[in-house]
Amino acid sequence: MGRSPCCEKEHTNKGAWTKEEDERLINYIKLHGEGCWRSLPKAAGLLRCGKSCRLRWINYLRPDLKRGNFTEDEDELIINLHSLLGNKWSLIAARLPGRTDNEIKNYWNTHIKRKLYSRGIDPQTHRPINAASTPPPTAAVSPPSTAAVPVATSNKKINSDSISSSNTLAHDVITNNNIINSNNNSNGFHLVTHSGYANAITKVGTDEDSNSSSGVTVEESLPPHHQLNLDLSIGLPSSRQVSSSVNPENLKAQEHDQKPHLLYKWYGNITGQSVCLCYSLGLQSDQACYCKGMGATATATTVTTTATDSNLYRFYRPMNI
DNA sequence: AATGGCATCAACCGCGGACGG
DNA sequence: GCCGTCCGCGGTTGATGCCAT
Repeated sequence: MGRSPCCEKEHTNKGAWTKEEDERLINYIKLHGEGCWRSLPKAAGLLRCGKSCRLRWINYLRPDLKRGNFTEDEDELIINLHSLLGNKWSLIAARLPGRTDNEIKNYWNTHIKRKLYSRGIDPQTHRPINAASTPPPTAAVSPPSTAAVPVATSNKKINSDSISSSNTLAHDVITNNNIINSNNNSNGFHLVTHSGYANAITKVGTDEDSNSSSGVTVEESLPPHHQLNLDLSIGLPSSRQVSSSVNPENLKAQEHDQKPHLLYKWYGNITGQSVCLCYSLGLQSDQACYCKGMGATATATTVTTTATDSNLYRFYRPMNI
């Protein structure tokens, strides 16, 4: 591609980091903060390329990292998020405080894939493995390589353009999961999926709720744990911009507000642009999206905008993590 | 105890998007 | 609009540890 290398490879260390290198990096970032990765190694006296430093910091040295095993809740959350976002590890990691994209990616490939196969679920499509077309691996410990399992979703960033495309991840999620029109019974949000791991995001609706979902029979043949309702709807973003002011009073008020934008506060970043992905329950499709109503609310609450994708979840109901 | 196979995870690589000039 | 640079992401690799034989 003719692209210049990110660093002079002849004069940089590679491979495992030494304790001394770690200390140098930590000390430098403590003093100067993150950023400017290209110049950081030289400034910090490290014979590493900037990317390597960044990776080391983000994946290993950051003080807010949560070490240790993933909990069952985290497992289910990852599965849920993956079913919605695909291999967007950074987005998934953004919803798991203290976890890194690399860590989650590794964990997915080594543990969760296996777990899903054992449940009879295709980890890429999040649909039950059809024995006729996609036979499960002979041994649960050796799931097929990613190359062998076509990724059901594209790697394009999820933005309003991609959402509107018929080939997007979100679209796939919806179509693959046979989203139904939500009924009018409610107080929450739900998304009907085949996979049944919706409960990790938010368990909404009772058995009666799901049973009362009219006209859809996909889940009827599934075991009980596959019948959770999670109705996912997509709305175009509101044209309103989000203010940069923060009003603590309103933030506080939202804590008692059961509307889904509560979660946005939990997850922090929000933008006034791009796509909103709304769980809705008891709303018609054109009502399901809280975007329309969010403008006014957001004006009073919003914060700096960073990741354009982070508002994918801003209207989700709170979940127990 | 030695060895081979497998699992895990830190680190690397290449690419694409964002951004500024 | 074009180009160069930087940053971040996702896929892949390689080192290491564990376990069965």
